[in-house]
Parts: sequence; C-alpha cells; structure tokens
Amino acid sequence: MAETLSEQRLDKVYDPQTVESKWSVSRFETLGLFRAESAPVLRGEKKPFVILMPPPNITGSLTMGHVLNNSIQDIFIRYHRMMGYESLWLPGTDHAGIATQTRVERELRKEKLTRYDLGREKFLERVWRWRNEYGDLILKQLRRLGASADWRRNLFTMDESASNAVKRAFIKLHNDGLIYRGKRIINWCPVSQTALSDEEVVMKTQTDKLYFVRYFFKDEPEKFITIATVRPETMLADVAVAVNPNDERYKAFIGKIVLEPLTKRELPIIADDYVEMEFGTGALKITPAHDANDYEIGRRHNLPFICAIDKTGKIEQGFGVFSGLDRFAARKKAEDILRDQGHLEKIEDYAHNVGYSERADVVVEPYLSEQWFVKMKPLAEPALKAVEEGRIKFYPERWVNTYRHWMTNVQDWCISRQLWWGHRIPAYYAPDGSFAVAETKEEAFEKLRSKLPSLRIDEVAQDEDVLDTWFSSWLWPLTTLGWDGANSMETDDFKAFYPTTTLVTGPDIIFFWVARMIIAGLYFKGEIPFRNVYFTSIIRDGQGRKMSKSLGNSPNPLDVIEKYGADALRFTVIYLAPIGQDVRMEVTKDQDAPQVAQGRNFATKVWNAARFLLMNRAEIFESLDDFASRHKAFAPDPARFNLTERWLFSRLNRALRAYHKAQEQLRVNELAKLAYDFIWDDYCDWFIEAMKVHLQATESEEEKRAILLRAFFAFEEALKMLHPIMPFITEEIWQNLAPRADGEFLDRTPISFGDSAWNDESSEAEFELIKKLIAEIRSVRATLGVPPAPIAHVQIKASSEKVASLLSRESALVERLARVSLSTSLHLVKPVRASSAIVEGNELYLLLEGLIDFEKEKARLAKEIQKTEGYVRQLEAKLSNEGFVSRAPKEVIDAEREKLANARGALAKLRESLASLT
RNA sequence: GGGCUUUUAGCUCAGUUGGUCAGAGCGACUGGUUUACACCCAGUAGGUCGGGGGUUCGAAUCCCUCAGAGCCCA
Repeated sequence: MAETLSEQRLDKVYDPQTVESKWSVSRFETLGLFRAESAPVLRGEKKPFVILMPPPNITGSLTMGHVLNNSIQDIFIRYHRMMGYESLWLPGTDHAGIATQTRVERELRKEKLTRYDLGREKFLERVWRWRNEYGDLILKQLRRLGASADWRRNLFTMDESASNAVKRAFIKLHNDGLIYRGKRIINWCPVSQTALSDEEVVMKTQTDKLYFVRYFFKDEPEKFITIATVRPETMLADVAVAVNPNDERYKAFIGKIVLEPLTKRELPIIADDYVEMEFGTGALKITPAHDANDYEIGRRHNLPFICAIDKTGKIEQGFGVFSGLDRFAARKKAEDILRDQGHLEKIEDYAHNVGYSERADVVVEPYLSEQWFVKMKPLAEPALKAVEEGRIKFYPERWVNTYRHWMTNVQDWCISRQLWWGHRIPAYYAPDGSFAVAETKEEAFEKLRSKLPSLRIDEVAQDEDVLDTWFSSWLWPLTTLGWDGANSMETDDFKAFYPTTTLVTGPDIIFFWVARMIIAGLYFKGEIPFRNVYFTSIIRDGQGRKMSKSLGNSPNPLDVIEKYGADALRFTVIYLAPIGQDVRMEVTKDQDAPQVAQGRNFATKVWNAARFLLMNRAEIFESLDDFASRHKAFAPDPARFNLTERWLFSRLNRALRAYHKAQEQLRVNELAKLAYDFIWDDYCDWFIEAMKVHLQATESEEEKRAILLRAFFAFEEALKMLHPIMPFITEEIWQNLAPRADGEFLDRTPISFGDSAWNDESSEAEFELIKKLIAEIRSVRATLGVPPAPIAHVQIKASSEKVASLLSRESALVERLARVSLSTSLHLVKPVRASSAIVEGNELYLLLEGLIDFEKEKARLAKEIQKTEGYVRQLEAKLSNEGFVSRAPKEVIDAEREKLANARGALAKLRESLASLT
C-alpha cells in the first residue's frame, strides 16, 4: 500500500456508474471471491449456505421481478459469505421450449420460412445459434445488478449433463411405472400446436353467449329437447345428449333418439349423474373428443369419439360448409344456421372461466390425443409430508395451504410437447406401434427385437415430441450439483451442498417448480432439495397493477440502474418488500421509478459521511501509516467513551442484534430499515454533529485521534450491515477508509454481533434527553419565527441534580446544536421576557430580547396547554377506571401514574408561563 | 362457489408476542449555504389505524360481521 493520506479519498460527488464498474461482479470473479468449494465444508471448517437461482428463460430480459428476487438472494448469499459460510449461489438458465421456439420461428417468418422448410435438424441448429447469441443476456444483466453467484457453475437446462439427467430420469420413472403414455383430452394450444400441462393454462373470466338449442326427436319430429351450450360448433362432434337420471322432466326421454341439428346425426339420450339439473336446461350435449368431462361420460357409456376440430383450431374435413372454418367462425356459422332452421330457442349472456394458453394467450382447445404423463399421486404424498412436518419451511407460512391443496388434488402431469426445441422423449417405436423406452436407439432396438424378431433397426423411430421444460427444471437441485442421471450423488458437491438452504422464488411458480422440485428431490435423491422456501411478493405499479410489458408500466431495470445505480435500485426494492406482501412501485409515464431516488439519496448520504471521516482523518493524523497502524490495532473501550459515544455504541449494539435476527427470520426489508435508520438518523444527524463539537472542544491530539477512530469503527460496522444490500458503494468506501491488506475485502469481513459492554441504557436516556432539549429549542424558535442565526440565551431549570450535572457536562452539545448559550440551575425564577417550554419536567427559558413576538408565544403556549390538558384527561380517565387499576399489571399502572404526574406538572408550569405574559 | 391476502397521514407503505406504535419515505408548507452532504439541514403539517359489533382493565394489533381491492383454485 503506497497511498498517502491525500490519495486515499472519495470524489466530491458520488457517481454510481464509476463505483459500480470499479467493483463489478467480473472483478470479484477474477479474484475468485464468489466461488464456493466443497472441501472446506467436508473438512468441517465452514458451514454451507446454498441457494439455487431460479433459472431465467434464455428469451428473457431483466424485469423488476427478477431484480427483487435476485437482490434478496444476493443479500442472503453475501451475508453468509461475510459471516464465514461457504456461500454457494448456483446460477443457470432455462431453455424455455415454447417461448424460444416461437421466437426463432418468428425470425424465420421474416425470411418467409417455417420450421418445416428447414427440417428438424437445421431448425435446431438455428435455435442453438439464437441461444448462443442472445441466451445469456439476462445473466449479464444480473451481473450488472451485482448478483454474486458462482458463475463458473452456470448451467443451461440443455447442457449435456442436464440433458442426460432428464433422459435418464424419464427412463427411471417409466421403469418404475410412474410415466405412461395414453390417449387423453389434454389442453391444446392451437397457435403453438402443442399440448400444455394444466399449470400452463390461465383461466380468465369472460362473458360469452349461452345458446339454447332444440334437438328434435327422430320419431316425433314436432317434439324436442333443449340443451344449453357455449360452443355450438362442437355440436358437429356430438354423440349423445345426457340428462340426470333423477330429473323428472326428462325421465321419459331416456333411451330415445334425437337428431343433432347441424349434421342430423342420431344421438341417444342417456342418463348420467354428472349432469347438473340446475344448469341450463338440465340436458347436456355430449362431445367426448372436445371436452374433458364429456370424455369421461363418453367412456362410461361406450360412446364413439368424433373429432370435428383439428390441431390448428379449424373444423375437420367432412363437415360440409363448416370444414376449414376457424372454430370461432364456425361458432357464428352454427348460430346462423340454427337460427335459420328454427333450432335456436334463445341466447343468454353467460359469465364463465375460459382457459387460455399462458404463452400464446389464445383459448386452449380440449383435444384428444396421445401424450405422455407422470403419475403424480404416489409422488405427491411424501412431498406433502416434507412440508407438513416442517422439514421444509415456507416463508410466509400461509403458502403451505396452497401447496397442500395442490398436492392433495394433483392431476397427472402431461409432459409431452409437440415441439422440436427441448429434450426429445427417449421412446422408440416399431412400425406396429409398440415402443421401448431407452437411452439410445440401439438399446431400444434390442428391447423391441425380443418381441419382434424380424425388426430392422432402420424401422425404429424415436418419438417426435419433446418434454415439458419444467421436466428439466424440476431436476434443478440435482443437475446444478452435477447429476447427469447416471453418476452417483455421492460426490463432494452433493455431500457438501445438498440439501440446499433457501430457495427464493415467486409464488406464481409454486406448482410449476417448487412442488415438483420437492417431488424430484425426494424421489431421485431420497432427500428434500432445500430447507426453506422464501416466497417473494409481486411487484406492482403505483395503481396496484402487475407490472407487464404490454401495460407499459414496467420500467426497464437497466435504465433505472443507469439513472440511479444498482445499489440504489437494490436498496429501494428491498426497503419496499416486507415478507409476503406485494410491492408497489410508482411508475411514471416515461417508465421511471422515482422511488429509487430514496436509495440513491441514501447512497449519497453514506458517501458524504465517509468523506467527512476522511477529511478529518487527513486533518488529525500525521500520516497514513500512523493512521493505519492505530486503526488496525483499534478496539473500542467503553470506559473511554464520552456520552455521545456511549449512546452511539449502545444504539449500534441494538441495531446489530436486530440485524442478525432479521437475517435469521428472512425479514429483508427490516435489514434495509435498520441500516438506513442507524446511518442516517443516529450516525449522521446526531453522532456526526455531536462529534464535531467534541473535536472542537478537545485540546489533546491524542484524544482527537481516539474520537475519530471510534467514529471509524462504528461507521465500518454500519457499512458491513449495509454491504449485502448495497455491495458496490460499501466496498468502495470501505477500501478507502483505511489501507487494506491484499485480498482483503468487505465481501469477506464478518459483521459484528455487537458487544453487551456497549449496551448502556442510562447513557441512551441521557443523550435522548439532550436531543429532546435541542429539538424543543429549535422548535420553539421556528414556531415563533425567530431567525435561527442569532445566538439565544437559554436558561434551564433542571428537574434534578442529575440532570443539572448532565447539562453542565454536556452544555457544549446543546449550545452548538441549538445555537444558544446555556446556563443551568436547580433554582431559577422565570425571566420576565422569555419564551418557555417543558421537557421531561425541565423548564426551558429562551431569552431573545427584542426577537420574540409575545402574541405568537401566547398562542403557542395556549396550544401546548390544550394538548397537555387532553393528555391529562386521557390519563385520568384511564386511572379512574376501576377495572384498569385492579387488573392491569403493577408496572403498567405505575407507569401511567408517573405519566400523569409529569403531565400535570408540565401543565401547571405552562399555565404559569402563559399567565406571566398576560 | 372454495381458499388466501389486503384496506393505517395527500401518495407508497412499516408496525414481529395486545399496554408511549400512531410511525417512515415521498409530496406540501416555513426557514436555512453552521468547515460531509441542497440527492442536504432545521421546523410545521395531526390520520376516529375501511364501517359496525364483540373479547379484554386495555386493540391498528385477537374474534365475528359488512363493504371495497387483489391473487390462487374450482
């Protein structure tokens, strides 16, 4: 360290961009500080702390949601790294099947191409190229935010090891009878042309028309039965009409035949308990191929399955004028025809929920097709138990209810997707339709040949479909630690870091991801994947709307970082995010988030406090070496503290304790508040101002140096508290406050737990009294409109010997901070022309000859008296309450009595003062 | 329809086990360039803690109910 006192300093103006590029994530990576290794954990030297980063999509860019989520993770990670844990944050990205494929197909469309023109292989090359170019954008953005992950370990769900894990997980589940293939009604997205899981369908409430349609009887053409439907286009695929067997209205009709109005197909009237008598007319048309419930009824009654809507949402061939029409056009057409032919009885408005594809935002079509499913019931049971027994804790706890509800009502998981981008299903088919599940085609061929001896390998074809992206995400706790599906999980990394510690994620993916990871961890590893789950809140705009690109209420975090700094953004978001509560962040028309100014202002405050210390350092110490050696050897000795320092260290001790407790309880907004309040209110507003007085009053150079070293010490502890939240600025300041050894960083410096020797409640009370006196004098002056500049004389009639002595000792503080000259005594008569006030029984008299407007003073006193009278009445009422006096604890009653006595005393004195003026 | 959450100063929100918790930031207003900071300092503004009922000596804090807002699941 060759710096000198004048070289080691901070710029006059804090510029976040300069500071944040200086202490960038990549700099720390080069230094290896964000790496975590298993060895120290296995040797028992360090405890592990592990977070799995929810892998963002490769198509994604940073949102405010990511900012919140990753800031919280980074705070936990950095805190534990500082505290000596082997702190591991495992990052990665997700291949996002539908989103990515759609993105690349959109590009192709500009070239007038489709993926079919390219063919599977060429198309996938194209997707890889896209992902290599754009797929890591969001990771770069996260680094800009300061995410201190172990980026060496970055994993992509399509990486070889992760892909193998997916394949082998599929095979294991299949071999265990937990994956099956079957023809079912699934959620079909006609735009993406793929099946979706139930979780990928978003229900939206909307009002549609409910059509009441008459189906006439085959044998009695004048008689009919009326059904109600919102989807008349599916009448083309009707195979029956169902009524409830207990419905007296229709009992006689059961077994009769009606004609479907559009195709004149003959439909039997059947009886089934599923039919609700109250809904519509109580008669239900049955379309097994286009409705999940009808499908079940169709199977129960052995009805045929007719498909009228194809994969693209158009009507199939063979339906006359309907063929080729889009499903919604067909609906209109059906309405017209039914009306023309006199089948339409009436139309009513009907509010109901309609499923939309999460990604494509189009109405999902129930579609009958062959898909792969995971049998969830047996897997769900142990996963539910792990949470209910508290082996995995949820924060906030209420999400356990949601989790339980899903787990107990879980449906089988449709995992096949009719896409090309993803993990291809490891199932291989022979021409006769029989199939084998295996790692390779050769292996599958061997399996199939045992049943089909004449089979040739070139006749074997792999399943065309890929797996749901979440089928790879649910293995995240395993694959990020290096599992490829075949290797044992007895590696050093697994031994050191599994189960991981805390998962931080949004509640919107509790089913998609959290629940399934728990399942997978228990199933494949036999152990929970994480101990705690912290559910973040959703970020909303000032009007409470979810932030979204389409609403234009989602500021680009990188613009915000550009304007205010990453530290400021992190701080503000954390400050606004109490556990489990949604965050509202004001957004202006030009996509600015003005609240982030709070974070920036705070950063500037911290910066300037540091500059103050550095300026004094330069003044008080002879050389940097002199300072450095004293600073290095310094330990605060409470016996040498002055009152201000006793107060400050007591406050610091309190703050540190609360801080560590809040870390334990994952109360992140509390962390921000503690650091903010301590630094701004205690340290800057009071301590620094008081310190100026002490420095000025101190003759001894040695004592001046001691004062400054104590100030440094407290400030550095506060910086440490702040570091996990605002890593850039705190590191910059800390490095400049004192010369640090090579490789010494705030990032690896433990935060003190405080010291019980610092705790000093009586000094706190004494200093608080001085604060109150100063505040009272300032307030009186301001209220009376007395200019603050001239020095006033103040006499204080102290309420006790103790206070008198305190004030004589600390008179310099009051004089300087309140701009007064002070005299204190136990016995005083109120001066004639003075303004007066009461603070904790002490009487203050301000003498401002010629400056006080006594009419204003009278008004001020009158108001004060009124307020005090109200307070006295309140206390009197409380103490005259028989119940209170007989039942409340003695301490409470005594406290109230004391309050009353004090208030009465103050009131009497105020009245006297007022009287003396009139 | 079921479940969860929420309603505290003009705005955005804190308030962990019921008894100085009625608070913070922003905004508003008044006054300030006192050798860290105008991205600052000092001071002022008084909101029946959504309405009603209850439990309790005592509730923003527990219970019931009504109303508004939001989310999840049917």
